Amino acid sequence: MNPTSQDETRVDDLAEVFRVMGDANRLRILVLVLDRLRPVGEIAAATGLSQSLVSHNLGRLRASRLVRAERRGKQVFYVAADQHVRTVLRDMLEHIGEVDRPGPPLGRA
Amino acid sequence: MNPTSQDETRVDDLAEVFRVMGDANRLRILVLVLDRLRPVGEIAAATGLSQSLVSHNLGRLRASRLVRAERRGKQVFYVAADQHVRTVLRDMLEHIGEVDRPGPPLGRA
DNA sequence: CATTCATGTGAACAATTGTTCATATAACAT
DNA sequence: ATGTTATATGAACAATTGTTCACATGAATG
Repeated sequence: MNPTSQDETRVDDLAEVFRVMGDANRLRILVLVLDRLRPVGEIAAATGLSQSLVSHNLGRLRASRLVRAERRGKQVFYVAADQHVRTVLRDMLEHIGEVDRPGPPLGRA
Repeated sequence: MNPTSQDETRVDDLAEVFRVMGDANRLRILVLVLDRLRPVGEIAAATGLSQSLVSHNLGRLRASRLVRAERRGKQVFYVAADQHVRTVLRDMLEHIGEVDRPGPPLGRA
């Protein structure tokens, strides 16, 4: 039960996933494909980022399995990989939304 | 409803939180204080990191409100700030654990 | 096949970030 | 007040990372 074998690897992998999410551009991209399948070009247009940068970032997101790709003809569509991704984003938004005092906005987020 | 005012700020803040979690050392620290109040010295000992580095990292974690501090005499104890933090870690571990094949646990998500 | 459209990728550079070292602050004890 | 223990912080440097540019790949169409 040496703590420096499997758990450590897990922590490293986990850190890697968060690191990928820890960039505003990638996060915007992730939000765009959160519940909708979108082609790369549309993502580039919607974010105002260069096609190259979007592609690089999608590559990172895909490498961490945060999104998955699906080719249809010339275009490649991306979408959030699973429910966990959506849940995590929702949870973190709630986390951020919390102030020290009670009394959150009361309307839906 | 201009998308470049409040939502963008939110995304930036969100990215910041993930960026803080996107470092293996900070993540280890976060796990250590996940459900237990621990003094800085103990965290340094448990992780093998220098006191200074632990302190810097706890500062970042605290700045993102991922942990909160509580002083007791000379020592300062840290603990995960709220339930969202625990939930997010759990969700992401599940995310990582997933293989490409289908066949999820079949219980409710 | 050559061309066009959509996306991917390597290399280089700029910018950000982690880590250390030295020192500061804070609480307690003598 | 001085000393000791515990934690925090600023500055400097090393390492990592984001972004661009030029070009490669892949799929459709004439």
